[in-house]
Amino acid sequence: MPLSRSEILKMLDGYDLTDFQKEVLVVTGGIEKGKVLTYKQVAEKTGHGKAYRAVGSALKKNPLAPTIPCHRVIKSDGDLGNYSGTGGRRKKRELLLSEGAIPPS
DNA sequence: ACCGTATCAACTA
DNA sequence: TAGTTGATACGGT
Repeated sequence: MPLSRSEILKMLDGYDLTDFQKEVLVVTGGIEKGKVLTYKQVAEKTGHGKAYRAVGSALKKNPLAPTIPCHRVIKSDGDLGNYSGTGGRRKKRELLLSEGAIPPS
């Protein structure tokens, strides 16, 4: 079990984030190890469904980069999308490969 | 493969 | 309040 909703909210507490942002971060933090969700899937989980764009913006604003596994969120096409964390896309791919979330090319 | 449109939330003026 | 942008998605050409 990755991170509970209350834990995420607790960490987000103190930052200037909107409800939507919190929702996205909570869902992202709830992704189990070795799993990957698409931006659309996350949007669906937040309840907005079609806000896949806003989901990306929320993850970018994520102040808890290493704490929240934002690297487990990829595009629907199977591409990695982008990553604001350290190392950028390269690091993201490395992490996903390490977890076996994505098959090696 | 490339381009345009759809859709939603946040940001800035 | 209106216009622009962004870690996308989907369909048409």
